[in-house]
Amino acid sequence: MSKFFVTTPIYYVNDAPHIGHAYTTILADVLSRYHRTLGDKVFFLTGLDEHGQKVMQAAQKRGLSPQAHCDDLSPRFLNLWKTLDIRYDDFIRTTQERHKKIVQLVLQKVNDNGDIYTDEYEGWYSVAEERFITDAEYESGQFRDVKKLKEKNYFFKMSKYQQKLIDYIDAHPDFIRPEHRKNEMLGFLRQPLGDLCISRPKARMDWGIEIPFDREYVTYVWFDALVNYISAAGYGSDEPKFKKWWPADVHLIGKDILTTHCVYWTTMLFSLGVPLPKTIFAHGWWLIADTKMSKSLGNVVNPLDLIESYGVDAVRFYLMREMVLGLDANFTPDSFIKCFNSDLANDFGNLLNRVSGLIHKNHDGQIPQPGILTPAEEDIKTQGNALPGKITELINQFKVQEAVTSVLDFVRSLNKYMEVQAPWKLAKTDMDSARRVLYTAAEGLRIAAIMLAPVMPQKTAAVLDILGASNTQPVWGQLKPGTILKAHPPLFPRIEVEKK
RNA sequence: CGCGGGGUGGAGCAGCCCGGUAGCUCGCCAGGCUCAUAACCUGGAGGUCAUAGGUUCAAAUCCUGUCCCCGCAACCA
Repeated sequence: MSKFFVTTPIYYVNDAPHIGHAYTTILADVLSRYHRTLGDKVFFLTGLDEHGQKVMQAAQKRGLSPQAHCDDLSPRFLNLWKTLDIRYDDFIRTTQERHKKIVQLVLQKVNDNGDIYTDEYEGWYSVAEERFITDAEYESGQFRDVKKLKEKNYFFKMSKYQQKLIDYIDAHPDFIRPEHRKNEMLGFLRQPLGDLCISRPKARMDWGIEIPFDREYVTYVWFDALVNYISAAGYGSDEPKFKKWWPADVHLIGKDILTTHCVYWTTMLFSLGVPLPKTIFAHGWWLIADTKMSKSLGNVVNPLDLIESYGVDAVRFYLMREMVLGLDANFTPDSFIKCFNSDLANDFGNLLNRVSGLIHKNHDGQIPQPGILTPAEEDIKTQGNALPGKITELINQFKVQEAVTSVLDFVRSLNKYMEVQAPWKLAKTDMDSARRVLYTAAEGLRIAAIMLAPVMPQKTAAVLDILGASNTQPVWGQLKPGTILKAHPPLFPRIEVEKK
């Protein structure tokens, strides 16, 4: 029994939540739930990034204060997480006092270490990107809204830690995963690393956290947002808590924010003298019908629409089942329906119907006695007992897709077992055998349901309730003969598509 | 020589790090079963694992070259 501290990025409050946000958060939730079932103490952190120019501008446009604007928008995420059954332990907002205090503490410490300096900088500034761009970038003509700007700013000596970071990555093979992302970062670090501009003069942008040693400035995104991972964990405010949880076991991120996490964040931690997270795991993107999801293309998939059509658990299942962690995956309604019908309706849901139907028909609706097992049952029992260990191992390797499919493989072998044993025939000739087979199938289904519970909390709870086996463990033999099976509608009614 | 990802039976994808019968889901064909959500089970057709070399007793898997596809303004997991 140990601890598991998992984080998602904090999402930008101005964004409309989309399938990508939902994916990362569900992934964190699924990992958390698996670890909880293992008896680990879990801390699952997510939250919102609420500062910055875009928030300020959007608020102005609406005639609201930035804070009121954030307060108005944050429920979009909170409600989505509620709908998606996300069981986070803490939800941090960067505008919270507890966070702002720590950001200032961190800035002060880093400054005390001599890692912050000021520089007068004149260059091309991209209003759209809220940052200075290099001459090369300017000449590329790929930036709009560019103007010449000269101003004093604060910089973080990131370059100082370049070699240390390279050495660290080399010495810790699991620090950046999957491996091709690690290689990407090492490639990036072959170039000289620049320093990081970390401030904005209030005159230009004042919706942020004030720099403690210069009240004319607020800090810019990195020291504001990334620090959430430790501010929420108690750094600088609750040492016992921080000791208990930090370092994080995994920062889950999308591949787009790899550099900010692997380079900016880790060098910040170096400066602070705080240990690095054990793993930064970058997953891929959901492509929509083979193209990148983007607002301008108008193909952004809203998770709420999916849930409305197919149900929360099916959406969670699909996302976990379909994406190989680390690679991109492709979303299409058609693949969703196929996955739903074959895995959930035909295999999992239908197995429940077969078992419960026969038990009601031939065994008074009571879980029958297993009697003495034959080799066929011993085989199923062995598979069932082996499943939890297998899943645990896969989850520890972040192979969520394989974990899910290996449960489905077990479900399929239960369907096969039913077919071979044919308890509907046995009921006419050999009632004891019929009982044994149905007990075995029901017990296998129970274990499969428990192993899928982190992915589909509601539907699996329903199955366990039907079996009268809520709060049982994934160990063979906990299903109680004599328990009355509850009546139930089909778990996952097939999605019928009119054939073309 | 910009960077990165990828090319595996009709479709979608694993496997590649740690070489050794090419696997899964869907679709198709045939059969079985008929408890079940026209679901389930069995068998089959279909792949020179982009391509050319190399290493090796042995390569989808390691090395090298070549071709092709995708992403790289912003939004953004």
